[in-house]
Amino acid sequence: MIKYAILGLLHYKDMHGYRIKEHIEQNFGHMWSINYGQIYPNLKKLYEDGLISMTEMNQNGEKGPTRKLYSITGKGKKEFSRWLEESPEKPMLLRDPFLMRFVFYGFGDNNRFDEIIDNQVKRYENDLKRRIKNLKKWNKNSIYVRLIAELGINLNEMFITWLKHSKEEILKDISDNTGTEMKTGKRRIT
Amino acid sequence: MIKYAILGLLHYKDMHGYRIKEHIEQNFGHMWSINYGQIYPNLKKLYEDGLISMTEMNQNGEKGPTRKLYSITGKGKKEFSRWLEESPEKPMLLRDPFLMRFVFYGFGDNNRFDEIIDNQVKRYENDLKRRIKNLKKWNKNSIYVRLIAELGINLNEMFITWLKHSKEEILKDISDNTGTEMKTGKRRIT
DNA sequence: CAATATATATATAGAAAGTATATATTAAAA
DNA sequence: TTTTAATATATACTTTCTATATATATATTG
Repeated sequence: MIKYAILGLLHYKDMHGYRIKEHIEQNFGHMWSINYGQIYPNLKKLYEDGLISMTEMNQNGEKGPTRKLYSITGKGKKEFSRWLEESPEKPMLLRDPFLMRFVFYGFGDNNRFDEIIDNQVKRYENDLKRRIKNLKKWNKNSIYVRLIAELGINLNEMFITWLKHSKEEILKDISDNTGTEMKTGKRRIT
Repeated sequence: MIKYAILGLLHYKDMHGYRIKEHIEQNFGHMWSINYGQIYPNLKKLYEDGLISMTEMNQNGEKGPTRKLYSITGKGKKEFSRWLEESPEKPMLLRDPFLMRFVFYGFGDNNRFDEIIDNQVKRYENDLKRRIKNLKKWNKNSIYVRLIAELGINLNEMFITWLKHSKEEILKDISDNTGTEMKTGKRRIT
C-alpha cells in the first residue's frame, strides 16, 4: 500500500525522499506517519519497476547533499489508477491496539479497570479536541483530506460514547457476578 | 502485539497452534484474522522466553500428528498484565486501505467516481448486515467481545452516513470547479 | 579562519506483522 | 491397499515499521 501512497504523492508533484516525509507530516500529520525506512526502499523499488523516474539535483543556496528528485512516469500513472479502482481489503477491528487489549480485560485486575478505561476516554477526548482545532487547517487542503478529518472527528465522538456506555455495562456485569465464580467475565471468552 | 494476543488466549485455556487459529476464527471471525506463520514463530518465542510451557500430547482417536500443548506460566501472566495496562499506540486513520485511496481520489477518473463510492457504500452495508446478524452469536461470548461487536455496528453505520454525505460534497465540488482548471480537486492536495 | 554544530539527505539493519506454501501424520473412504 | 481428507507444525518470503548510521553543505562559534 505504501508503494501506491508514495506514487500518489509523486502524482501530485515531483519530490525527493526527504521532502516526501516532510510533506506527509505537514499535510497528513496525525492521520498518517511514515519513516525513511519505508520511503527509500520503496522509491528504489518504484524506480526499478519504471513507475517513477529520477534526476540528481545539486541544490544552490540550501544545505545538504545532492537530492534525488523523483517523477511519476506514464506507466506509474496507469498503475496508480489501477490501484485506485481496486477494491480495498477490509480492516480488522482488533488490529487497533486498544481494542485488542479491550477483549482481554476480563483477565485484568478489576480494581484497576476504572482507571484504565477512564484514561482511554481521556485519550479519545484529547484527540477529539486536537482534531476540532486542526479542522481549519485541513479546509485549506484537498476536499478529500478535509472529509477524512471530519470522519476522524465523528469517529472520536463515537468511540467516547461507546466506551462510556461500555464501562457502565461492564461494571454492571462485574457486580452482577460477584461471588458466583462460574459466570465472571474471566470465564466467558470461550 | 500478536505475542500478547496469543498469551491472552492461552490465559483463557491451554491450546496448541492449530487450535489457536480455529479458536480465533470461531470466536473473533471478521474482527481478527491470524496466520500459522504468525502463530508458530510466536509460540516458539514465548516458550523460549519462559512465558508459556509445553507438553507434547499423542492424541487418541483424533486425526493428525502429535500436538504441542502450551500453557501460560506465572511469568507469562505477569507479563500479560503489564501489557494490558500499558497505554496503547494511536491507530492512524490512513492505514485503512479504503481511506488511503480516498485521499487520492482527486487523481482518479471523475466518470468512475460514482461507481467506486457506491461500491464502497455497498461493502459497508453488507458488513453491517452481517454484523447485525451475528450479534446473537457474540452475546453468548464474553461481554467484552459483545461490546466490540456493538462498536463494529456503530462504526459501519457511521461510515455509511459519512460516505454518502462525502459523495454529495465531492460532486458539488466537481461541478463547482468544472472548467476553471485552477481549483479542481486534483490541484488542491498541496 | 579553523573547528564544530546544525539542517538536509540518503541508506540500511533489524524487528514485527502478514502471506503463502511445504511437510508430516493419522483416520476414513474408495 | 491406495488415496483422500483432516489435523498439525514449520519455514520461506514479503511488507510494514522502528531505529540508527552515514554523508554533505551551510551556519556558528571560539
